[in-house]
Amino acid sequence: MARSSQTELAVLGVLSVEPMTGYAIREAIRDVLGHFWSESFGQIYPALGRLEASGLVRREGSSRARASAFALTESGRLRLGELLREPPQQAPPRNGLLLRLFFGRELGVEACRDLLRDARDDAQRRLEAYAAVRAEITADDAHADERPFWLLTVTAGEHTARATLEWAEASLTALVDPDDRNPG
Amino acid sequence: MARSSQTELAVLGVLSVEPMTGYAIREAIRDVLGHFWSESFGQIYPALGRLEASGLVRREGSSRARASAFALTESGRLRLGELLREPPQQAPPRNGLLLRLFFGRELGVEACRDLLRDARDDAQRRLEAYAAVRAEITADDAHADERPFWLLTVTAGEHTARATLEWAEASLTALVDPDDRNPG
DNA sequence: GCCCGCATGTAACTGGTTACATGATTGT
DNA sequence: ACAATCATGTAACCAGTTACATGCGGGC
Repeated sequence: MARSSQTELAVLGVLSVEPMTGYAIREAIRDVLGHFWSESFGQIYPALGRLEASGLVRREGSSRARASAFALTESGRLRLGELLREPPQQAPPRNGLLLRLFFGRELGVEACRDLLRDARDDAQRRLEAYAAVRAEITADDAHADERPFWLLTVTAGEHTARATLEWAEASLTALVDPDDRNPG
Repeated sequence: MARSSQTELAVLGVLSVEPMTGYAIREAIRDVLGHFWSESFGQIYPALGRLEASGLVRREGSSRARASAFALTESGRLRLGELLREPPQQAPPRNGLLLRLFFGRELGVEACRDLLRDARDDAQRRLEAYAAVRAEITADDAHADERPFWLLTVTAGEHTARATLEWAEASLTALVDPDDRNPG
């Protein structure tokens, strides 16, 4: 019972919104939680199997739909509460961009500026994506009571994207190559 | 030759600053790159073995020192340049905090506010840590030519920490519980 | 009749952490 | 002498991705 899996938390979580198939779970995670979470099929199906075996979810043989959706049981909802209350464990940081910039002397100033430009454009694109997601959530009346929480995560993304954008722009201004005598 | 390992990039990188033992490499990664990178012994030593076998680093039997330091060879420096030029692959996002907040309806408003307070305090502490690192780098005259790149990574950390801080504070103001009738 | 998208699953592999085992050096 | 720290490594395990295998249902 004690084995706390992040994947099971995510799966139980999306099923708490509404019952769906494993395939739909993966789509929901990709499209809705995609800014801060990811799961692959190879994780989801075994997780669903374990959850069903321990009675936390059950199959609903829906009559008209092609396949059977999974639904949260009562004990599943309790278990979800338990998992949500566990302190969020953050993965050890691994930022490939900063790693490369840190060794910028070896990489050369121009290549660093390329990396910064990519990061800037990426942050810009992310900001636009967040605006779209925000509009979608605001328009979705079916989940009005979940809206403030969903928007919380979008706002978080916007803040960090904007921070990255500003950092990249400031760094592009600061990091000028006086005279390219670096290797490469 | 093609197997591109992030660990080998990190190891070659720190050895490009100065030769050191495997133990010191781990300390350098923890203390200096800690804000954006991490490696464990279980990765570092095998990586050093592979790097030595392929002639990218060599042992320097230093006379007075207790143990032999590893130093970058010429081909090692070339390989480092190659790896640095590979596009930084970012790991799929997995933010346990946002995952929990997203399911905030199940978790309850008060628990969400606790999470936000923790995030705020954490960001605050990180900002203070960055200030210390910044001072240390600025004072370190031995690596003056690497300073602008190292500061770049510190500035990145400061920007995101400040963004998180502001997001958490704004969210604490926005997310008020009108009347706690949520489960838990 | 055929292809595409839905749907479920498994097997192999990779990258990484943790814990353990061991010993040398140094300071007290 | 003894403890703490430096130093090197290995074995077991875990989480997660990728690629593969399979089949059903609907639209063209």
